[in-house]
Amino acid sequence: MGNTPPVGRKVTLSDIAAGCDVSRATVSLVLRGSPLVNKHTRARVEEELRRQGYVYNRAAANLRRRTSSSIALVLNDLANPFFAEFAAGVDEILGDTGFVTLLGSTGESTERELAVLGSLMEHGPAGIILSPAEGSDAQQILAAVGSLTPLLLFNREVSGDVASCDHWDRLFLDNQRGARLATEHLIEQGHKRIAFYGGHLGSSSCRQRRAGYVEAMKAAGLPIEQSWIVECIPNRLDAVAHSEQLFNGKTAPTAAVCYNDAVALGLMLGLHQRGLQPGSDFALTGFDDIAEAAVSAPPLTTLAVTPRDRGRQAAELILQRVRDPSPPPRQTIAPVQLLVRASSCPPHD
Amino acid sequence: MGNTPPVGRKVTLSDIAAGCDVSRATVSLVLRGSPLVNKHTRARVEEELRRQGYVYNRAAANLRRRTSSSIALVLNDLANPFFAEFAAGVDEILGDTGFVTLLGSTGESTERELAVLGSLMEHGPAGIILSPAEGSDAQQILAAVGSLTPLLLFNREVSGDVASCDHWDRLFLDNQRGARLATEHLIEQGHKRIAFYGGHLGSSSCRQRRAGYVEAMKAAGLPIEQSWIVECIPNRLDAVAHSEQLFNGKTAPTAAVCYNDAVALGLMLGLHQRGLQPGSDFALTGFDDIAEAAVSAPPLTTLAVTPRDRGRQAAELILQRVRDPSPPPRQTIAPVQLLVRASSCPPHD
DNA sequence: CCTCGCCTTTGGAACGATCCAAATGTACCC
DNA sequence: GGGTACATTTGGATCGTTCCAAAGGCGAGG
Repeated sequence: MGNTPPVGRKVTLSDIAAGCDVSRATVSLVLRGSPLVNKHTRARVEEELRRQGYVYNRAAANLRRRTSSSIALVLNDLANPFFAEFAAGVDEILGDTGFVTLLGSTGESTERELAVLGSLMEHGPAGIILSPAEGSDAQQILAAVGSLTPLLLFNREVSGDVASCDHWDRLFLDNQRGARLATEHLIEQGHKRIAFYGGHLGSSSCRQRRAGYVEAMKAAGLPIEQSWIVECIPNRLDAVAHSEQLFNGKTAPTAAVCYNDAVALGLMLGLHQRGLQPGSDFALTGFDDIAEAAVSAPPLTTLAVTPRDRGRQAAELILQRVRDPSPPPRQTIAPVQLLVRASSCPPHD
Repeated sequence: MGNTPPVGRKVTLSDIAAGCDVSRATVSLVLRGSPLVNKHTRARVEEELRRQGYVYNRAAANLRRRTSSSIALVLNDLANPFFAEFAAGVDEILGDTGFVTLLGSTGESTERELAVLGSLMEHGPAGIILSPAEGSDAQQILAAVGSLTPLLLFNREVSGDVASCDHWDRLFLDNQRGARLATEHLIEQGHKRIAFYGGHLGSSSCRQRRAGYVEAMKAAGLPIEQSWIVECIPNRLDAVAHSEQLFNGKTAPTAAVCYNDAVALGLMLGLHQRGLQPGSDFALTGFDDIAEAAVSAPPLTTLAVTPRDRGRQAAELILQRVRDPSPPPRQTIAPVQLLVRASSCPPHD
């Protein structure tokens, strides 16, 4: 009654074919649910599949069909909750669609980024979602991924963007509008001396957010002092370290629009060290709405970017592109939403 | 000079062979750096590889060699910073070793877990790192992954663990010792009425932490009231909702060992709502040392579990097993470290 | 000149699936 | 009985790589 499954080796379609006396082609048809096969035969084959514990070898199928069932997801900082949520969103949609996520995290290093992209390319992903490391170069990325695999650029622009990379899709946050909303909110609260704190020259999102801040200040006819624009690495530690720079100029600001939540939380600590109470002596806003923002002391006014939704959106965008490469490249700007909390108090004096 | 690369199709080893008049076998040898090939030939082939922009097709190679170059990473909650850090650690090591990470996140659903495992298995990973969803069943997981692919169980035990699953490796945190350390610390601070707050019956880590708490209380000769043991879903929201249960019994506790940081932060909010100041009216400890723990108000005493290191460790363990499946299965217990911060104050009255 | 060994290269059969054109069966009608 | 239409099944080539046994070239030694 039927031979036993092979030992120490994976069960293949040939084993099944041999096990129930049909050809490999027929088993293949059954596997793909073809209406061509007789239901009696189908039942026999399906029984045998169960009996031997067959698992489909998608790599072999993909080889023959010249298709791929994976999408590469390359992130500059997986450990950042923003990207973790994003990744969860991506994986959710890809999983539902039968794709598998090839993960690569670059730790914000451009060399590692190129290495990771090169390694992932060897697995022939159908598409790539890339949140580039700071300082990534378009030419090098193009050289690493080629022009046959669709790529979706998320969250950041890359430098040296040339005509040859214009076929990449893009998904960005509405950084400029977000920072403008935050700045306008502080202005409405009565602030006149507002700083822009944190972030890096190199990053396109920082430039965009700063532009939004400048836009709002200009629109309100408020001056910007040079000492109010402070750069730092966008993490808590460096934000603490640079916080005194805010007060080195002629006039001290009464509020700050921060590059992101991490920076804002760092600035809060720095303010404490100066004896200032954030949320009553000094107002500030963040960007991202990370989990901590709602529970910090005081809770942080910030811009919600719903990273999980962005992840889902990114997955859908790349899947559309994979299914039909013909339409012209698309740039998508995702909206952000201002969440007012206690940190953006009116001016103290 | 030489023919042009193919258009709209990937460059294959045959294209290279044709392009410089050698056999496919020779090109293959060059690709793998074999010492057999003449250095003159090698140079010619390498030039052609560059010229045509060849990318290695690892799937085809793996098919022929009956090997695999991927490891599946299946997590119950990627969005949780703990697992995000863990994933970053895993990917770091795997990337260095030439493996690629197949990501799957299950959102704490056992059905999705089985679906994800099934889908990943079709890509033939060399091994699997699994942090199971709550309520996962060993039998079902075994049925999904088979017994040929090594599996490393991380962080949680699975239910219905049977003899047939005893060949899985395991990597757990020292939950019991951690909770014991936290409890002992509160006892040293002078607390006598200490609660264990949050977590789920179903979860093995919760049982272990609770056991550590009970152990410390018993060792100190302190009684435990039934109302001091409160269950809730381990997130902030549910922790807020259940916080009044702590005070429904005959005697109110003065301190609580919380299942994890998220729960502790939720309890802080709940205490505020009752008019109690955490860190002066009531002491509490967390578990995990998530980023927020250091910046909450008050900063949270907790147990550092260094998830990124655990990720690296998990990757190394599964790689060892992949390289040599013969040694007996191993259970590894990773140490945790108590971080004392302001939340674990002495009793107020 | 033949043989031997050494270095290098090679054709063709795998790997596990899919595709395609062709074969088989079987029922029906003229 | 022969021809047609339809439903079902099948062998063999193929995807891009690796493996293997064997072949080719060449210089040295007999």
